Amino acid sequence: MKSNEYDRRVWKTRQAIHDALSSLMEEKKYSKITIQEIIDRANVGRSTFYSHFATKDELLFSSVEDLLEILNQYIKSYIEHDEENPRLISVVDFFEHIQENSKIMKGLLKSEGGDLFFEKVEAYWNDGIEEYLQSKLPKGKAPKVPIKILSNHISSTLLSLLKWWVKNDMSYTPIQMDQYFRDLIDPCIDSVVSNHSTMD
Amino acid sequence: MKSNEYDRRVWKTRQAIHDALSSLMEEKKYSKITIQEIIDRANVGRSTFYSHFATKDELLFSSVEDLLEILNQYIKSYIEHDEENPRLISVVDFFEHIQENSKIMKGLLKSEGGDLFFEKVEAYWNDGIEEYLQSKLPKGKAPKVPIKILSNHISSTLLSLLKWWVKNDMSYTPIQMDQYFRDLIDPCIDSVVSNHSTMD
DNA sequence: TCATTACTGAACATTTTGTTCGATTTAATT
DNA sequence: AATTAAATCGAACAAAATGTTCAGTAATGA
Repeated sequence: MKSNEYDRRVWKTRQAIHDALSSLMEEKKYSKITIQEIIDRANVGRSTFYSHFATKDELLFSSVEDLLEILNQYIKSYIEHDEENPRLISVVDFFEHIQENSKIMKGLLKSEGGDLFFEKVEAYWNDGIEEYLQSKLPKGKAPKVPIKILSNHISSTLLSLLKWWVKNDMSYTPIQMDQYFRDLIDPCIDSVVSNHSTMD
Repeated sequence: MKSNEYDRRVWKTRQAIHDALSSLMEEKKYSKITIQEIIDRANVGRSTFYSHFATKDELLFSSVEDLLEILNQYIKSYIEHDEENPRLISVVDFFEHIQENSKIMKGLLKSEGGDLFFEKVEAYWNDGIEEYLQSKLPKGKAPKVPIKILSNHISSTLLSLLKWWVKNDMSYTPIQMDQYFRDLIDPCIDSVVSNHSTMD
Protein backbone atom coordinates (compact mmCIF):
# COMPACT_ATOMS: atom_id res chain seq x y z
CA MET A 1 0.00 0.00 0.00
CA LYS A 2 1.08 3.54 -0.69
CA SER A 3 0.41 6.58 1.40
CA ASN A 4 -0.77 8.94 -1.29
CA GLU A 5 0.14 11.95 0.84
CA TYR A 6 3.81 11.46 0.19
CA ASP A 7 3.62 10.39 -3.40
CA ARG A 8 5.88 12.64 -5.39
CA ARG A 9 3.32 12.75 -8.18
CA VAL A 10 0.72 14.24 -5.90
CA TRP A 11 3.04 16.89 -4.67
CA LYS A 12 4.20 17.79 -8.15
CA THR A 13 0.69 18.02 -9.51
CA ARG A 14 -0.58 20.20 -6.69
CA GLN A 15 2.47 22.39 -6.99
CA ALA A 16 1.95 22.81 -10.71
CA ILE A 17 -1.68 23.78 -10.18
CA HIS A 18 -0.85 26.23 -7.42
CA ASP A 19 1.87 27.79 -9.53
CA ALA A 20 -0.48 28.08 -12.47
CA LEU A 21 -3.07 29.87 -10.38
CA SER A 22 -0.47 32.11 -8.85
CA SER A 23 0.94 33.11 -12.21
CA LEU A 24 -2.52 33.62 -13.69
CA MET A 25 -3.47 35.84 -10.78
CA GLU A 26 -0.66 38.17 -11.71
CA GLU A 27 -2.25 38.62 -15.08
CA LYS A 28 -5.96 38.77 -14.47
CA LYS A 29 -8.62 38.86 -11.84
CA TYR A 30 -9.41 35.66 -10.05
CA SER A 31 -13.02 35.67 -11.17
CA LYS A 32 -11.95 35.77 -14.80
CA ILE A 33 -9.62 32.82 -14.49
CA THR A 34 -11.12 29.56 -15.70
CA ILE A 35 -10.25 26.08 -14.60
CA GLN A 36 -9.46 25.40 -18.21
CA GLU A 37 -6.72 28.01 -18.16
CA ILE A 38 -5.36 26.64 -14.93
CA ILE A 39 -5.03 23.09 -16.14
CA ASP A 40 -3.61 24.25 -19.44
CA ARG A 41 -0.91 26.23 -17.73
CA ALA A 42 -0.30 23.58 -15.10
CA ASN A 43 -0.21 20.93 -17.78
CA VAL A 44 -2.41 18.51 -15.95
CA GLY A 45 -5.47 16.64 -17.10
CA ARG A 46 -8.93 17.89 -16.40
CA SER A 47 -9.80 14.93 -14.23
CA THR A 48 -6.58 15.37 -12.32
CA PHE A 49 -7.59 18.84 -11.28
CA TYR A 50 -10.93 17.65 -9.99
CA SER A 51 -9.33 14.81 -8.09
CA HIS A 52 -7.46 17.43 -6.09
CA PHE A 53 -9.87 20.32 -5.81
CA ALA A 54 -13.62 20.38 -6.05
CA THR A 55 -13.83 24.03 -7.05
CA LYS A 56 -11.69 26.97 -7.98
CA ASP A 57 -12.33 28.52 -4.60
CA GLU A 58 -11.07 25.43 -2.86
CA LEU A 59 -7.86 25.73 -4.82
CA LEU A 60 -7.53 29.37 -3.86
CA PHE A 61 -7.96 28.67 -0.19
CA SER A 62 -5.52 25.83 -0.37
CA SER A 63 -3.06 28.17 -2.08
CA VAL A 64 -3.20 30.84 0.59
CA GLU A 65 -3.61 28.50 3.52
CA ASP A 66 0.01 28.71 4.51
CA LEU A 67 0.14 32.46 4.15
CA LEU A 68 -3.04 32.81 6.15
CA GLU A 69 -1.66 30.66 8.92
CA ILE A 70 1.53 32.66 9.09
CA LEU A 71 -0.22 36.02 9.14
CA ASN A 72 -2.47 34.76 11.90
CA GLN A 73 0.54 33.64 13.90
CA TYR A 74 2.07 37.07 13.66
CA ILE A 75 -0.99 38.70 15.09
CA LYS A 76 -1.28 36.07 17.75
CA SER A 77 2.24 36.49 19.01
CA TYR A 78 1.87 40.20 18.55
CA ILE A 79 -1.08 40.25 20.88
CA GLU A 80 0.24 37.83 23.44
CA HIS A 81 3.72 39.25 23.66
CA ASP A 82 2.47 41.98 25.86
CA GLU A 83 3.52 41.99 29.47
CA GLU A 84 4.97 45.38 30.15
CA ASN A 85 3.29 47.61 27.60
CA PRO A 86 -0.46 47.92 27.39
CA ARG A 87 -0.31 48.80 23.72
CA LEU A 88 -0.12 46.35 20.90
CA ILE A 89 3.48 45.64 20.03
CA SER A 90 5.43 45.70 16.82
CA VAL A 91 4.15 44.79 13.40
CA VAL A 92 7.54 45.20 11.78
CA ASP A 93 8.09 41.52 11.22
CA PHE A 94 4.57 41.27 9.95
CA PHE A 95 5.26 43.76 7.19
CA GLU A 96 8.57 42.10 6.50
CA HIS A 97 6.81 38.86 5.90
CA ILE A 98 4.39 40.48 3.52
CA GLN A 99 7.35 41.86 1.64
CA GLU A 100 8.72 38.36 1.18
CA ASN A 101 5.41 37.18 -0.24
CA SER A 102 4.73 40.23 -2.33
CA LYS A 103 4.00 38.22 -5.46
CA ILE A 104 1.05 36.32 -4.09
CA MET A 105 -0.13 39.39 -2.18
CA LYS A 106 -0.30 41.44 -5.33
CA GLY A 107 -2.24 38.69 -7.00
CA LEU A 108 -4.67 38.56 -4.13
CA LEU A 109 -5.22 42.29 -4.27
CA LYS A 110 -6.20 42.18 -7.92
CA SER A 111 -8.91 39.63 -7.40
CA GLU A 112 -12.27 39.31 -5.77
CA GLY A 113 -10.92 35.99 -4.67
CA GLY A 114 -8.53 37.98 -2.57
CA ASP A 115 -11.42 39.55 -0.77
CA LEU A 116 -12.47 36.13 0.47
CA PHE A 117 -8.96 35.69 1.77
CA PHE A 118 -8.71 39.09 3.39
CA GLU A 119 -12.06 38.62 5.04
CA LYS A 120 -10.77 35.50 6.70
CA VAL A 121 -7.62 37.24 7.82
CA GLU A 122 -9.52 40.18 9.22
CA ALA A 123 -12.05 38.02 11.04
CA TYR A 124 -9.30 36.07 12.69
CA TRP A 125 -7.37 39.17 13.74
CA ASN A 126 -10.53 40.73 14.96
CA ASP A 127 -11.23 37.91 17.37
CA GLY A 128 -7.75 38.02 18.80
CA ILE A 129 -7.72 41.76 19.17
CA GLU A 130 -11.13 41.85 20.79
CA GLU A 131 -10.02 39.27 23.30
CA TYR A 132 -6.94 41.32 24.00
CA LEU A 133 -8.90 44.51 24.49
CA GLN A 134 -11.39 42.79 26.75
CA SER A 135 -8.57 41.60 28.96
CA LYS A 136 -7.14 45.11 29.13
CA LEU A 137 -10.42 46.82 29.81
CA PRO A 138 -10.47 48.47 33.23
CA LYS A 139 -13.35 46.96 35.17
CA GLY A 140 -16.38 49.12 35.66
CA LYS A 141 -15.14 51.69 33.18
CA ALA A 142 -16.95 51.68 29.85
CA PRO A 143 -14.70 52.54 26.92
CA LYS A 144 -15.47 55.55 24.79
CA VAL A 145 -15.90 53.34 21.76
CA PRO A 146 -17.45 49.85 22.07
CA ILE A 147 -14.83 47.13 22.16
CA LYS A 148 -16.27 45.39 19.16
CA ILE A 149 -16.05 48.53 17.08
CA LEU A 150 -12.57 49.26 18.30
CA SER A 151 -11.23 45.80 17.56
CA ASN A 152 -12.84 45.93 14.17
CA HIS A 153 -11.17 49.26 13.60
CA ILE A 154 -7.75 48.01 14.58
CA SER A 155 -7.85 44.93 12.40
CA SER A 156 -9.30 46.81 9.47
CA THR A 157 -6.66 49.48 9.84
CA LEU A 158 -3.87 46.95 9.75
CA LEU A 159 -5.42 45.33 6.74
CA SER A 160 -5.97 48.58 4.90
CA LEU A 161 -2.41 49.65 5.63
CA LEU A 162 -1.24 46.34 4.27
CA LYS A 163 -3.31 46.72 1.12
CA TRP A 164 -2.24 50.29 0.58
CA TRP A 165 1.36 49.38 1.09
CA VAL A 166 1.34 46.52 -1.40
CA LYS A 167 -0.63 48.51 -3.95
CA ASN A 168 1.88 51.32 -3.66
CA ASP A 169 4.83 49.03 -4.30
CA MET A 170 5.84 48.91 -0.63
CA SER A 171 7.46 52.29 -0.92
CA TYR A 172 8.03 52.57 2.82
CA THR A 173 10.05 50.30 5.04
CA PRO A 174 8.37 47.84 7.40
CA ILE A 175 9.74 49.94 10.26
CA GLN A 176 8.02 53.02 8.90
CA MET A 177 4.77 51.14 8.38
CA ASP A 178 4.93 49.90 11.93
CA GLN A 179 5.35 53.47 13.13
CA TYR A 180 2.43 54.72 11.05
CA PHE A 181 0.26 51.92 12.35
CA ARG A 182 1.03 52.95 15.90
CA ASP A 183 0.47 56.62 15.13
CA LEU A 184 -2.97 55.82 13.79
CA ILE A 185 -4.00 53.28 16.38
CA ASP A 186 -2.34 54.10 19.67
CA PRO A 187 -4.57 57.08 20.50
CA CYS A 188 -7.61 54.86 20.09
CA ILE A 189 -6.21 52.21 22.37
CA ASP A 190 -5.35 54.82 24.94
CA SER A 191 -9.02 55.51 25.28
CA VAL A 192 -9.55 51.95 26.46
CA VAL A 193 -6.51 51.08 28.53
CA SER A 194 -5.99 53.61 31.28
CA ASN A 195 -2.22 53.95 30.94
CA HIS A 196 -1.89 57.24 29.06
CA SER A 197 1.82 57.40 28.36
CA THR A 198 3.05 59.48 25.46
CA MET A 199 5.21 57.35 23.32
CA ASP A 200 8.33 57.59 21.17
CA MET B 1 -40.52 58.55 -33.58
CA LYS B 2 -40.38 57.53 -29.97
CA SER B 3 -37.77 58.64 -27.53
CA ASN B 4 -36.78 55.34 -26.00
CA GLU B 5 -35.48 56.99 -22.83
CA TYR B 6 -38.96 57.78 -21.64
CA ASP B 7 -40.71 54.71 -22.91
CA ARG B 8 -42.56 53.12 -20.02
CA ARG B 9 -41.53 49.69 -21.23
CA VAL B 10 -37.86 50.51 -20.89
CA TRP B 11 -38.31 51.79 -17.40
CA LYS B 12 -40.38 48.82 -16.35
CA THR B 13 -37.94 46.32 -17.79
CA ARG B 14 -34.94 47.89 -16.19
CA GLN B 15 -36.79 48.15 -12.92
CA ALA B 16 -37.77 44.51 -13.05
CA ILE B 17 -34.20 43.46 -13.72
CA HIS B 18 -32.83 45.66 -10.97
CA ASP B 19 -35.39 44.33 -8.53
CA ALA B 20 -34.60 40.78 -9.52
CA LEU B 21 -30.91 41.29 -8.87
CA SER B 22 -31.60 43.05 -5.64
CA SER B 23 -33.82 40.30 -4.36
CA LEU B 24 -31.41 37.60 -5.49
CA MET B 25 -28.57 39.35 -3.72
CA GLU B 26 -30.44 38.95 -0.48
CA GLU B 27 -30.41 35.22 -1.00
CA LYS B 28 -27.02 34.41 -2.43
CA LYS B 29 -23.66 35.79 -3.31
CA TYR B 30 -23.41 37.91 -6.40
CA SER B 31 -20.89 35.60 -8.04
CA LYS B 32 -23.30 32.69 -7.75
CA ILE B 33 -26.17 34.53 -9.38
CA THR B 34 -26.64 33.70 -13.06
CA ILE B 35 -28.15 35.87 -15.71
CA GLN B 36 -30.62 33.08 -16.24
CA GLU B 37 -31.90 33.47 -12.71
CA ILE B 38 -32.13 37.20 -13.09
CA ILE B 39 -34.23 37.09 -16.24
CA ASP B 40 -36.40 34.33 -14.82
CA ARG B 41 -37.20 36.35 -11.75
CA ALA B 42 -37.53 39.58 -13.67
CA ASN B 43 -39.71 37.87 -16.22
CA VAL B 44 -37.97 39.30 -19.21
CA GLY B 45 -36.62 37.64 -22.29
CA ARG B 46 -33.00 36.75 -22.63
CA SER B 47 -32.42 39.13 -25.50
CA THR B 48 -34.10 41.88 -23.58
CA PHE B 49 -31.58 41.60 -20.80
CA TYR B 50 -28.70 41.85 -23.22
CA SER B 51 -30.25 44.82 -24.94
CA HIS B 52 -29.99 46.66 -21.62
CA PHE B 53 -26.82 45.34 -20.05
CA ALA B 54 -23.80 43.77 -21.67
CA THR B 55 -22.71 41.92 -18.55
CA LYS B 56 -23.83 41.11 -15.03
CA ASP B 57 -21.27 43.55 -13.67
CA GLU B 58 -22.71 46.32 -15.79
CA LEU B 59 -26.10 45.62 -14.28
CA LEU B 60 -24.63 45.73 -10.80
CA PHE B 61 -22.97 49.05 -11.38
CA SER B 62 -26.10 50.44 -12.87
CA SER B 63 -27.99 49.22 -9.82
CA VAL B 64 -25.79 50.96 -7.32
CA GLU B 65 -25.06 54.00 -9.42
CA ASP B 66 -27.55 56.17 -7.60
CA LEU B 67 -26.44 54.97 -4.21
CA LEU B 68 -22.83 55.56 -5.16
CA GLU B 69 -23.59 59.07 -6.33
CA ILE B 70 -25.42 59.89 -3.12
CA LEU B 71 -22.72 58.51 -0.87
CA ASN B 72 -20.17 60.50 -2.79
CA GLN B 73 -22.22 63.63 -2.38
CA TYR B 74 -22.34 63.17 1.37
CA ILE B 75 -18.61 62.98 1.61
CA LYS B 76 -18.21 65.91 -0.72
CA SER B 77 -20.42 68.21 1.26
CA TYR B 78 -18.96 66.78 4.42
CA ILE B 79 -15.52 67.83 3.34
CA GLU B 80 -16.42 71.18 1.91
CA HIS B 81 -18.69 72.32 4.70
CA ASP B 82 -15.71 73.22 6.72
CA GLU B 83 -15.16 76.87 7.44
CA GLU B 84 -14.87 77.18 11.18
CA ASN B 85 -13.72 73.75 12.25
CA PRO B 86 -10.58 72.18 10.84
CA ARG B 87 -11.90 68.70 11.49
CA LEU B 88 -14.13 66.77 9.20
CA ILE B 89 -17.72 67.42 10.07
CA SER B 90 -20.69 65.20 10.73
CA VAL B 91 -21.38 61.87 9.14
CA VAL B 92 -24.74 61.53 10.88
CA ASP B 93 -26.78 62.07 7.75
CA PHE B 94 -24.48 59.73 5.94
CA PHE B 95 -25.31 56.89 8.30
CA GLU B 96 -28.95 57.84 8.18
CA HIS B 97 -28.94 57.44 4.46
CA ILE B 98 -27.32 54.02 4.73
CA GLN B 99 -30.09 53.08 7.11
CA GLU B 100 -32.69 53.97 4.54
CA ASN B 101 -30.96 51.79 1.96
CA SER B 102 -30.19 48.94 4.27
CA LYS B 103 -31.65 46.33 1.95
CA ILE B 104 -29.33 46.96 -0.93
CA MET B 105 -26.42 47.52 1.45
CA LYS B 106 -26.88 44.12 3.02
CA GLY B 107 -26.96 42.56 -0.41
CA LEU B 108 -23.77 44.32 -1.37
CA LEU B 109 -22.01 43.11 1.74
CA LYS B 110 -22.81 39.49 0.98
CA SER B 111 -21.27 39.54 -2.43
CA GLU B 112 -17.92 39.90 -4.05
CA GLY B 113 -19.75 42.20 -6.40
CA GLY B 114 -20.11 44.48 -3.45
CA ASP B 115 -16.38 44.69 -3.16
CA LEU B 116 -16.24 46.24 -6.59
CA PHE B 117 -18.74 48.79 -5.39
CA PHE B 118 -17.01 49.54 -2.13
CA GLU B 119 -13.71 49.90 -3.88
CA LYS B 120 -15.20 52.62 -6.02
CA VAL B 121 -16.70 54.35 -3.03
CA GLU B 122 -13.47 54.25 -1.12
CA ALA B 123 -11.39 55.46 -4.02
CA TYR B 124 -13.67 58.43 -4.48
CA TRP B 125 -13.70 59.35 -0.81
CA ASN B 126 -9.99 58.93 -0.68
CA ASP B 127 -9.40 61.52 -3.36
CA GLY B 128 -11.65 64.04 -1.68
CA ILE B 129 -10.16 63.51 1.74
CA GLU B 130 -6.62 63.71 0.47
CA GLU B 131 -7.40 66.99 -1.21
CA TYR B 132 -8.92 68.25 1.99
CA LEU B 133 -5.94 67.23 4.06
CA GLN B 134 -3.54 68.79 1.60
CA SER B 135 -5.38 72.06 1.87
CA LYS B 136 -5.23 71.92 5.66
CA LEU B 137 -1.60 70.95 5.84
CA PRO B 138 0.48 73.63 7.55
CA LYS B 139 3.14 74.73 5.09
CA GLY B 140 6.64 73.55 5.79
CA LYS B 141 5.49 71.16 8.45
CA ALA B 142 5.55 67.51 7.47
CA PRO B 143 2.79 65.45 9.00
CA LYS B 144 3.63 62.54 11.23
CA VAL B 145 1.90 60.17 8.86
CA PRO B 146 2.05 60.71 5.08
CA ILE B 147 -1.07 62.38 3.75
CA LYS B 148 -1.77 59.55 1.36
CA ILE B 149 -1.70 57.02 4.15
CA LEU B 150 -3.81 59.20 6.37
CA SER B 151 -6.48 59.84 3.79
CA ASN B 152 -6.54 56.15 2.99
CA HIS B 153 -6.94 55.47 6.66
CA ILE B 154 -9.84 57.86 7.06
CA SER B 155 -11.79 56.60 4.09
CA SER B 156 -11.15 52.98 4.98
CA THR B 157 -12.20 53.65 8.55
CA LEU B 158 -15.47 55.16 7.46
CA LEU B 159 -16.06 52.27 5.12
CA SER B 160 -15.22 49.64 7.69
CA LEU B 161 -17.48 51.34 10.23
CA LEU B 162 -20.23 51.31 7.66
CA LYS B 163 -19.69 47.64 6.91
CA TRP B 164 -19.51 46.68 10.54
CA TRP B 165 -22.64 48.66 11.29
CA VAL B 166 -24.71 47.09 8.55
CA LYS B 167 -23.44 43.59 9.34
CA ASN B 168 -24.40 44.10 12.97
CA ASP B 169 -27.94 45.13 12.11
CA MET B 170 -27.27 48.83 12.68
CA SER B 171 -27.51 48.36 16.41
CA TYR B 172 -26.26 51.86 17.13
CA THR B 173 -27.83 55.14 16.08
CA PRO B 174 -26.32 57.24 13.32
CA ILE B 175 -25.49 59.81 15.98
CA GLN B 176 -23.52 57.26 17.94
CA MET B 177 -21.74 56.05 14.83
CA ASP B 178 -20.80 59.61 14.01
CA GLN B 179 -19.36 60.01 17.47
CA TYR B 180 -17.37 56.79 17.21
CA PHE B 181 -16.03 57.85 13.86
CA ARG B 182 -14.79 61.08 15.36
CA ASP B 183 -13.33 59.32 18.37
CA LEU B 184 -11.34 57.05 16.09
CA ILE B 185 -10.28 59.61 13.53
CA ASP B 186 -9.96 63.00 15.19
CA PRO B 187 -6.70 62.24 16.99
CA CYS B 188 -5.17 61.30 13.66
CA ILE B 189 -6.31 64.49 12.00
CA ASP B 190 -5.01 66.51 14.89
CA SER B 191 -1.56 65.34 14.00
CA VAL B 192 -1.92 67.07 10.62
CA VAL B 193 -3.89 70.22 11.24
CA SER B 194 -2.25 72.38 13.85
CA ASN B 195 -5.40 73.45 15.66
CA HIS B 196 -5.48 71.17 18.68
CA SER B 197 -8.85 71.93 20.19
CA THR B 198 -10.53 69.38 22.37
CA MET B 199 -13.94 68.74 21.02
CA ASP B 200 -17.47 67.93 22.17
C1' DT C 1 9.89 -6.78 -9.66
C1' DC C 2 5.11 -5.92 -8.54
C1' DA C 3 1.04 -4.17 -6.71
C1' DT C 4 -0.86 0.12 -6.17
C1' DT C 5 -1.85 4.55 -7.06
C1' DA C 6 -1.95 8.79 -9.78
C1' DC C 7 -2.26 10.77 -14.08
C1' DT C 8 -3.98 11.05 -18.94
C1' DG C 9 -7.15 12.26 -22.29
C1' DA C 10 -11.07 11.73 -24.60
C1' DA C 11 -15.88 11.38 -24.48
C1' DC C 12 -19.98 13.00 -22.54
C1' DA C 13 -23.81 15.57 -20.16
C1' DT C 14 -24.91 20.02 -18.33
C1' DT C 15 -24.91 24.76 -17.53
C1' DT C 16 -24.15 29.33 -18.68
C1' DT C 17 -23.17 32.83 -21.70
C1' DG C 18 -24.01 35.67 -25.58
C1' DT C 19 -26.16 36.40 -30.42
C1' DT C 20 -29.67 36.54 -33.91
C1' DC C 21 -34.08 37.27 -35.85
C1' DG C 22 -38.88 37.12 -37.07
C1' DA C 23 -43.23 37.63 -34.65
C1' DT C 24 -45.71 40.13 -31.27
C1' DT C 25 -46.81 43.60 -28.08
C1' DT C 26 -46.63 48.16 -26.43
C1' DA C 27 -46.36 53.09 -26.24
C1' DA C 28 -46.08 57.77 -28.18
C1' DT C 29 -47.79 60.73 -31.62
C1' DT C 30 -51.05 62.66 -34.74
C1' DA D 1 -58.51 55.56 -33.10
C1' DA D 2 -55.12 54.70 -36.32
C1' DT D 3 -50.39 54.87 -37.32
C1' DT D 4 -45.76 53.87 -36.63
C1' DA D 5 -41.61 53.10 -34.43
C1' DA D 6 -39.56 50.79 -30.88
C1' DA D 7 -39.26 47.33 -27.27
C1' DT D 8 -39.96 42.84 -25.97
C1' DC D 9 -40.51 37.98 -26.67
C1' DG D 10 -38.89 33.50 -27.28
C1' DA D 11 -36.88 30.13 -29.64
C1' DA D 12 -32.99 28.56 -31.86
C1' DC D 13 -28.07 28.82 -32.10
C1' DA D 14 -23.05 28.72 -31.20
C1' DA D 15 -19.53 28.75 -27.96
C1' DA D 16 -17.35 28.22 -23.64
C1' DA D 17 -16.92 26.34 -19.16
C1' DT D 18 -18.07 23.06 -15.68
C1' DG D 19 -18.02 18.63 -13.88
C1' DT D 20 -18.07 13.31 -14.43
C1' DT D 21 -16.61 8.92 -16.08
C1' DC D 22 -13.54 5.46 -17.40
C1' DA D 23 -10.21 2.63 -19.71
C1' DG D 24 -5.39 2.93 -20.61
C1' DT D 25 -0.74 4.43 -19.23
C1' DA D 26 2.99 5.85 -16.26
C1' DA D 27 5.19 6.44 -11.98
C1' DT D 28 5.92 5.26 -7.29
C1' DG D 29 6.85 2.88 -2.92
C1' DA D 30 7.72 -1.42 -0.97
